[in-house]
Amino acid sequence: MGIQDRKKRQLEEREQLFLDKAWTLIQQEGVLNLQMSRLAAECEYAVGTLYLHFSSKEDLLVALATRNVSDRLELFLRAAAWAACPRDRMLAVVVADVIFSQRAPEYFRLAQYVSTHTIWVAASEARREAALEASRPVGEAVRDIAEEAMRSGDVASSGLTTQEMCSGIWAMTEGMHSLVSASGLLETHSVPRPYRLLIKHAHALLNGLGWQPIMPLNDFDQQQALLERILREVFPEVPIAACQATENQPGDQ
Amino acid sequence: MGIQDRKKRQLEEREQLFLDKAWTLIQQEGVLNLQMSRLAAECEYAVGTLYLHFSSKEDLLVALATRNVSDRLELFLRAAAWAACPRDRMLAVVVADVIFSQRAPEYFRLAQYVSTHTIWVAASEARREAALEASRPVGEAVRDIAEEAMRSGDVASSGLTTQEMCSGIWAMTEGMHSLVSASGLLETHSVPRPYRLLIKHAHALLNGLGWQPIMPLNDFDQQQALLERILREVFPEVPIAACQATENQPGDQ
DNA sequence: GATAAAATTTGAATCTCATTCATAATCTGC
DNA sequence: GCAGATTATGAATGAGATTCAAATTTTATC
Repeated sequence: MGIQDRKKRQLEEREQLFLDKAWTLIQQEGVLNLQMSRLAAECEYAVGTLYLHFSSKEDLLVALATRNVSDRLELFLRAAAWAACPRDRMLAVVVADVIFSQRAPEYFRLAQYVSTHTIWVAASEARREAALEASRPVGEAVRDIAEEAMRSGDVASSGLTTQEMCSGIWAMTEGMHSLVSASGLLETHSVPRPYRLLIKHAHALLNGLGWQPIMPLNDFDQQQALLERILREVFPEVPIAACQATENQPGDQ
Repeated sequence: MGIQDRKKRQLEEREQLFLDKAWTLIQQEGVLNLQMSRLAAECEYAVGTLYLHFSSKEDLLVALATRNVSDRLELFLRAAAWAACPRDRMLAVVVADVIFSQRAPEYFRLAQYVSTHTIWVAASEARREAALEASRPVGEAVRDIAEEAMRSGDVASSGLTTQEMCSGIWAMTEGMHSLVSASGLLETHSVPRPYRLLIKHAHALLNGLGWQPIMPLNDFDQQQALLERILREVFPEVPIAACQATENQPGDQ
């Protein structure tokens, strides 16, 4: 039925409008200051209409975070599809995440806020499932890399599934984002340039898993060369000068 | 001046009373349901008095999270003071963190919620600094382990400071907590028993840093033996049967 | 121990929003 | 063109954080 289709499409369009505008408002004034009534007004709809789409404010935030995953996915897929050995691609994934965190810091705050138990459980079941579903292709892209590495003998399973193999580096990346966003924390503990460190520890972890080819941990030049190669070949839009900047926290000496 | 001292002491006592009660309420009904007016009433003080201590609700939450750090520190110090080689102690620290997360899950939620940018910036400057200051001894306990390991030649610096050496494992632990608390996420990505995995990846990372003695990654029995030794010698209050349970997520098959 | 100034405490009143729902507007099938 | 169904509306409600003028208590001085 064409009419039903159109209606569904229009509903979807309106939802996107709400999300677009919500994102704009959040970028302008932060998550804390997003007001449902204000958002509705900016979109020229009644508050009630907004609530036809989202069961609560938290529900809307989860929807927003979910939608933004696709931008992140785009970077991940480029890293995963890169014509290089699995290990280098795995590192490219970490670099992709760092680049994304620099490019859209507000997204990271949102994602962190939303994955808080407090907010998470306040969203609707359906919304939560959609969010988890959206994260699936990201995980799969990474797992494919591990799978190829295992098949080609670059890394032994050590009793781990491919997913489990990836989970360590995933946790480490995620954790570093958390530490970075708790402003002042890393400074307090004398840990400057967290993202440069993350990459180094990623090398250490991959080495520890026996993932070939091993990167000599104290060979700074080789690590730097790989990093620059990744930026040049996978993320050419990132200015070459940003190679340093990417690794620096704003405010570092 | 004795009178001033007494006044200061009483003020401090009242603050502790507020925090004690807040913690009780949060454990009963969750962070989301903590009400300032209710808290004041339970303590038999006026709301205004509560606000003489805490500039906002967020401020109170940060204070609460800060205070709870000391319980965590106690476990960390036991791990750090254990009579074992630095590497085993480092692992004991990870185990301490896992035990603590199981023992006081609500604390973890609070800590996670509070370190969110949104909440963090809503607390007073002084409160934030106190929180960072409280985390310092935890960091130092861990750093001391790395320092001893470097001094004794168990691990080479690879161009890292002792703090930087610890930051990878810190990020990984922190990240795994985040992933665990985003309920459904790890299940979606087929990663059961996250804390068992964390320990395995911790071994991998330490191996990758060249930290002696190397733990063979595929020797499950040796890893299990070390884990049990840590539980027996450092955390004897954790029932031996919990050795498995500790590693399991509730709801795992 | 009386008095006034200073410091502390109080809680009703205010204010900000998220959320609801009775009503109005619009659409659909006949 | 009309009854019934579907959508949209936004004023009203409710929950709860925060404030601040007034009340109370403490301190200092004689």
